Amino acid sequence: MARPKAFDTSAALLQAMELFWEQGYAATSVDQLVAAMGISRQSLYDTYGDKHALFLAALDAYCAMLEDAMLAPLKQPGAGLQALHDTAVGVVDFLIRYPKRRACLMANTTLELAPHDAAVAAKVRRHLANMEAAFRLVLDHARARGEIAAGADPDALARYLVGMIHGVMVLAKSGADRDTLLGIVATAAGMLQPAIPVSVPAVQT
Amino acid sequence: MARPKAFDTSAALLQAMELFWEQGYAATSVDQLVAAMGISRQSLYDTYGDKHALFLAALDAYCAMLEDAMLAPLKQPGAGLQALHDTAVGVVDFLIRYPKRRACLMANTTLELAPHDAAVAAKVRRHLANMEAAFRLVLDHARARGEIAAGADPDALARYLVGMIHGVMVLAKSGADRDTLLGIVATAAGMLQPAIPVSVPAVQT
DNA sequence: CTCATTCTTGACTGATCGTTCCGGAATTGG
DNA sequence: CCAATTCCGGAACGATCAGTCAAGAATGAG
Repeated sequence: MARPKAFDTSAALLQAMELFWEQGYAATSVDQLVAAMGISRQSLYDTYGDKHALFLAALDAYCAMLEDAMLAPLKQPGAGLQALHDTAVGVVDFLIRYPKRRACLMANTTLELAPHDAAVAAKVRRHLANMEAAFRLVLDHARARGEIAAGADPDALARYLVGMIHGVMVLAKSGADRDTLLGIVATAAGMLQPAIPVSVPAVQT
Repeated sequence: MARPKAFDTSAALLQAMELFWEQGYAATSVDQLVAAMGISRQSLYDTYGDKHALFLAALDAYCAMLEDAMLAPLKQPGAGLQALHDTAVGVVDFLIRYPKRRACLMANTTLELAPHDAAVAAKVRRHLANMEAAFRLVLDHARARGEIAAGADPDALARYLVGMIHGVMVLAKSGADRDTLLGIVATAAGMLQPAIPVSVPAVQT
């Protein structure tokens, strides 16, 4: 054998992910990536291929992160409407964490590259299907438990929630504040509980 | 005086708008713009300034187009829930018209440039406020007419609809089909009429 | 006609882009 | 030690970018 890699390839990939997340694909140069990842230009090409392959790897890393932080709690057997609500509030807080709004790498990528890049589009569709499945699962639990109407359609509601969350992301990137985003989430959540007119937990000033 | 401009500056601007719409700002080169607008390189710089100024003008042209085609019907005195529904269906059909999904120029711009470009961000915010105001107006009418609950909050519902429509745009760009988008719209519309469980007009196959 | 203005074509600048190649230092297993 | 492999800095590639400049043809007002 010979000299092993001296840097953490997955840690460097996370740095690349952050940069793509903040700036987008086209606006991020290899020079910036090299600086942010803390490796040499040569190592980048040796390890990840080229810029496009690195971006695809960064997308995978991002999806894995979302899977653990956002979707996994929804897939637990005990998850119900409360877990869904916690996730929504968590997403809002996640979106407004940085003053320079980054929204979601997958959503950004959808608008920037999906129509022109088949490999990216495939990853985007897989991610959306995964998110929709997680929502459907928790909605099934909620319905079995009587938290939502027995006549509700988990398939339609899951797709509706996927749409809703992406709308919130766009508005977050436009600069909307936490109360505005939480208000939208609360209004959307009213869809799931037709009995209660509009449950607004944290919007009043 | 002397020789007047030989091309229609607003028609050429629309061609630039189409190109920015389809490709985004960074991915569109001045060479492509010159070819699509049918004018010379020199005329472009003489007439519009530079690429960034041309883009801002294209954004204005797009907002004006949306104002006429989408928001104006909502602002008419007779507009109510039916007008809102027609607008939503019109937006969906608008989004899926081209196989290469272009979504909405303002939404695309929000994700690509808003956090890094103050002039663009200002236009985006003004556009969002305008859209929200149009929704609020029609919701006021609908409430006065008894089409939605008297206890409903038009402010919150208007913001909710703005979020919803942007979510639909993102999903449209990811490749979602017409039935999926109409299903989301129908589910979201159910929020406005709590009496009717879920009104699905055109989703059945 | 005269002159000011706009038109088109084409070449050019300086910068940046992604990518490749080189040379030498460092670090591992055999 | 030796051979293999990875590291780094830096130079260089061809391509593309936004923007500028120059020169000649066209057009319209006075």
